[in-house]
Amino acid sequence: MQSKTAKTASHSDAMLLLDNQLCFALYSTSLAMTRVYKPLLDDIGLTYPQYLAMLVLWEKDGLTVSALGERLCLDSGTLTPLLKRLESSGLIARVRDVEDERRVHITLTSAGRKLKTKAAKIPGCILSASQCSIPELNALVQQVQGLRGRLLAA
Amino acid sequence: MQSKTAKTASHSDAMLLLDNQLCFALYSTSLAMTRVYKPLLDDIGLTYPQYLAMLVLWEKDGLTVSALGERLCLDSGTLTPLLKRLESSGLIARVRDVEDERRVHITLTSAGRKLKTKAAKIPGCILSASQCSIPELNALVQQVQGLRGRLLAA
DNA sequence: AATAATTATATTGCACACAATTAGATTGTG
DNA sequence: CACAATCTAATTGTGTGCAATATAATTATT
Repeated sequence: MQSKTAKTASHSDAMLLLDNQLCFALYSTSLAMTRVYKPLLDDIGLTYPQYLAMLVLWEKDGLTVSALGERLCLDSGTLTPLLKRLESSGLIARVRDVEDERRVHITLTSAGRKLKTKAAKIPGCILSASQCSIPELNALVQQVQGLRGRLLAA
Repeated sequence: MQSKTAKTASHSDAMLLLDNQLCFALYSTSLAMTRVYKPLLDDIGLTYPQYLAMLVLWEKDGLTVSALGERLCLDSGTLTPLLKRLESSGLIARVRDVEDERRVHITLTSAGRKLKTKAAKIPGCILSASQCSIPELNALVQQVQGLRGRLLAA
């Protein structure tokens, strides 16, 4: 029979087991997801975070860097070099706001808009790799987004 | 009424919406999680991936770099510099296998073992930040781990 | 209008991730 | 025993993340 302190210790041990960690489940699954995307994105010349930025721009063009950052939960230190690479790839243009010269608007070039067509097949590939039903997938997205909201509030 | 092609296009559009993407839910939530860990880990002098490596070593000491990498789903290009930093922090030692000199075993120093006590309070802080019940959390871990398994198989 | 405070982006430095390559060690085969 | 194939880490180079700082522009205050 365990003592009270031994029980406490083993409880604490269980909390520290890697495979009990939600953080690691999310972290390793996100990395695994990126690896599945890699060959698909190589085909259209994007990295995974660049793809996310393009998703946002395909929804709404002309956003400022900070608006894009808010959408992606990323700051300018991450976005500025990423956007410069997208610019030198010819997919976007970075234009200063004439009203407020501190702002930089990101606009798609025609090549950037065209890329959406090529990207359209990607979600289907990912869905098939994930072996999830659509309802399962939607439920999981909801749960994970809910968690994200609570973590951002904390 | 929409034409068939318009229907197809809007379906494809929906698939490309950022907030419908499981990948982005995982990605942004994992980053949000890391941000919650940051102040807690700063207190004990670890980065988040270093913490994950320590979790593994607290479970089983003396693993090789490749065994650690398999556990964490990370390769030597990531782990070698990370482990060198843990070594210079005095938490681990890197020792060549005498049987097979290609292998490097990672062993905890006494400072590394002691750190587990300090780390023991972290999971509780994360749990409270995530505002999840234990059963909810376990269910989510299971689902995300299941997804990871299917993605790694793909 | 001059100055202070605020805001938006850029820059710098550090620490991952990961592909590709290299180097050294071991194993398998003839 | 030779020697190719394999295995294990380390190295190198590119691209994020993110904190801290810098720079420049706008707004608020006097």
